[in-house]
Amino acid sequence: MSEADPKPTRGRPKTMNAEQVLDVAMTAYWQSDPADVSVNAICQMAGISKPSLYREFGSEDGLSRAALDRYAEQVLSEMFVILNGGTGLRATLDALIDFASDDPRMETGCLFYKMRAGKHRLGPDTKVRVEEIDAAGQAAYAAFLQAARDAREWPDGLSVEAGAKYLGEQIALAITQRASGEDPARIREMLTLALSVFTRP
Amino acid sequence: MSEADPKPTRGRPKTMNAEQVLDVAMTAYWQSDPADVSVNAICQMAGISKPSLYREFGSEDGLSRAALDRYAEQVLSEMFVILNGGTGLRATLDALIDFASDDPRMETGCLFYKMRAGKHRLGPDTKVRVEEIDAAGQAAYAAFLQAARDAREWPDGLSVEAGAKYLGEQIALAITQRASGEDPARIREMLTLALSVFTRP
DNA sequence: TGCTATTCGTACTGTGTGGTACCAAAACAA
DNA sequence: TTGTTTTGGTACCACACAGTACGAATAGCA
Repeated sequence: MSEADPKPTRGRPKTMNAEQVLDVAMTAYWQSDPADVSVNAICQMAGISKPSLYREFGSEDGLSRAALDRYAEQVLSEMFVILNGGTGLRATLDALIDFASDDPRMETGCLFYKMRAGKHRLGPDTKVRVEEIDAAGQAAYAAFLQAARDAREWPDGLSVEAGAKYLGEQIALAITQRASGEDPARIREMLTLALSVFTRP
Repeated sequence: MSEADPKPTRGRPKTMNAEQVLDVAMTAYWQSDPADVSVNAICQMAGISKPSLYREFGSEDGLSRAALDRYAEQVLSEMFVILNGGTGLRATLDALIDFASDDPRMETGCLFYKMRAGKHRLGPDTKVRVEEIDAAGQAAYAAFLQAARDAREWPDGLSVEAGAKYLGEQIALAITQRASGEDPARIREMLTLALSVFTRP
């Protein structure tokens, strides 16, 4: 939160609710695809004019970056909670599988993964934010696996970094398949198979 | 080849080489992304006018469909050859891992997977073709796994269909990661890990 | 020399995009 | 009342896109 609007004492009172606009944008980007949602469409959905949106967010890049920030706070944080739960290897993996395969919030996929998949189409600020979140995710997966290794729950033979990357990509794959309408039971079956490498000799 | 041009005996001789244009289009779609290559750009790269291209392919959909057909013949066929090699479970899986992780042709990814990932942006004909190829791939993976099961090389506990889907998605994931510049050694490591579920008790 | 058939490319259409110039509306301060 | 400040939205800009109308060019046939 670097933005601090001191609420000007003069001037025409603003009718636009930035939070609500951001919510509309985030939802639209999320439910369809960031590349398929235009600024015009968002203005129409939010019931505001284009100059109003540009006054608030500066550019399309600013808007999508703000939407991604909001998504990270509201949704992605849940995944970090699961990873930092400290409930042991098997329980945490199961929780991740549940989240990716059956959580209704992931029914139309994950905004972050959608943005990452179309990274080259993003504006510079949003792109940077995507890379930051990606790195944070990697680190969280790595910390989780390192803890499991420390607790002797996970055998050697694979580096923590490689395991973290593998785990992250399998989760991403599962959630991306949710977005394409795949049967959740099938997704769960495949993700369970993919992650079984962590819990077998 | 349903197109049979009887080579008209009259009229201005055509200077456009359809094969070469198709090659330019296929390469452009492949190296970058079908959604990021415009008809204008292809015309410029191929050194022809837009009406010439539309006379030959009818529409953007026709062009991308033709490019995908060409790609299936020239590149994708290689994967079917590997799958039908009949060299046993382990050897075939290793060949698939080699192809996905290190074959220079997959250095910028796979046109089919790129089209499949952005299916909703394709024209109807191209979309249908993508779905056909997807189904054919599924069937080939399934036949391969069924053969392995018949030869007692692969234990029960997972349906052939689920295994085929899993195998196909892991290959797709690996090749997609190639396109995003991931280290081939890392990709090989992860793909090997993912496919180890087929060769371990 | 026409006449017909086919391909050529210039120049256009209409639509959608991200982004903005500009002025009216609405508040407080003088 | 008269400025000043801020927000509002209409109407525009330039650009890129897919697709096309149309006349010039080039061939064989009469």
